[in-house]
Amino acid sequence: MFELGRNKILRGKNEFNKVHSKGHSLANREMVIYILEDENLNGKVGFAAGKKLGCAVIRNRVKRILREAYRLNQHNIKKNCAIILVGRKNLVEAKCEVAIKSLKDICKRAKIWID
RNA sequence: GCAGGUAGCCGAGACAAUCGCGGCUUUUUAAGUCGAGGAAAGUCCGAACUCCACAGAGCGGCGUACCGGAUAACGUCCGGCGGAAGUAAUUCCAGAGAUAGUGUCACAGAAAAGAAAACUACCGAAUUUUUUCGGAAAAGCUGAAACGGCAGGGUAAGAGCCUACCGGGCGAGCAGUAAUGUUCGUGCCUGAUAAACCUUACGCGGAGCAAGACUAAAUAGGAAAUGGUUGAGGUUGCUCGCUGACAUUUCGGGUAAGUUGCUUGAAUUGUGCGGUAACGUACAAUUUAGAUAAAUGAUUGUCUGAAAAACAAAAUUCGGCUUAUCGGUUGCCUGCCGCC
RNA sequence: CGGGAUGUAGCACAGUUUGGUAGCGCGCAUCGUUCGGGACGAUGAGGUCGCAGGUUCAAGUCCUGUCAUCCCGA
Repeated sequence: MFELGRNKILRGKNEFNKVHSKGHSLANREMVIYILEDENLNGKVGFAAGKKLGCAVIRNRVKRILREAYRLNQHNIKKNCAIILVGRKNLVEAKCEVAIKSLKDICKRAKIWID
């Protein structure tokens, strides 16, 4: 249903750097998204939070909120590409609803959203 | 009751539902069970462990520094001594050596460590408008600091020159394991700075889990040049000693994955005994996260509350230190006030 | 896990070695010059020397702790 196992998450420096450097990016107030269409990495996700957001507790919280937002909406997102979600400052004190709304918005702009 | 000191304790606030994550077990795709901290932080010390000669010599370098003890070890802890703050409980202190030597002490001041005390003032003698020689270190603006302080005697004027008291040094006795305290004697001995160099005593080999071990894959244990058993490279900065065949650069590429190390440990809790205490010891019980883009979250409801709200996330493991920090709470102690 | 550096006026930097006066440039303010502005000249303001404690007669400088920022190696 809404499971998000380990095999769906980007693993290793290689995969991560590939998406980060070769993919194209979009951003709004809450997050940045990197998208790359690659046969080997289809449907995989990564979550990140920059050092500027704060200490480890805050960064972990941002990543968890991103993860939760993606988990609940994973069936509405196209599976032919790899994604990295990076949290921004507005997400530090936000609730989950805000993250979900933001994710929906940014995916529609990237044209990977399925209704 | 108020004010203060000190030693601790507890908490992703609790419960429930739905969706979801990491490990382990059983079974096969579900179920059960466990799943962050007092600082997990900073990386400031000390160890374990691993590799380099299970680790050596000398110089250099670094660290520690009242005394005694605890400990695997420590720069930590406990007790004592000395000093400082406070009415007190109590707290704080790099707290060895300035008589081994070298350096520094701005400005001001006669003089800043050399006693030559050059200057003013003082005393004596000679010469007499004044100057010279000698004595003495008591007075002198200054300065952070002025060559023991202060009083009396003494003297031409003065001086530990002599005496009493205070201060300091040295020696002896007594108390104490010791630091130290105290009494007596001697007698004035010559600032400050070792968080300046330094001296003395003691300690320290280097690198770190990305240490290290194993498996597999890669056209590929590739090519060229230089150095090399007359010793490359490694071993700490250097010299020795040890080891003993590759090292460096360039060109053109590839891999960068998995397993292990990885959690049973100087472990935690309780009770008894020894010790002023740190701590030690005996017995019993308990196994308490092991991830690798990195697991604890989201939503809803109920309750406590003024408000779910502080600092904050394990990464090889322990013992400390330091720093951040909200709310609640307990024991003991001190001072003041009131009542019995 | 290990190593190194920086913090001084609004900005960019000296001064720290060897302790006694905190300074240069740009910028700012006032005045002069010009019909006016710029440039130029003169004068002036502006500093808890990242923070806390200690040593010293005296600390930007020496020592200890701490905070922040940046860099490097495996």
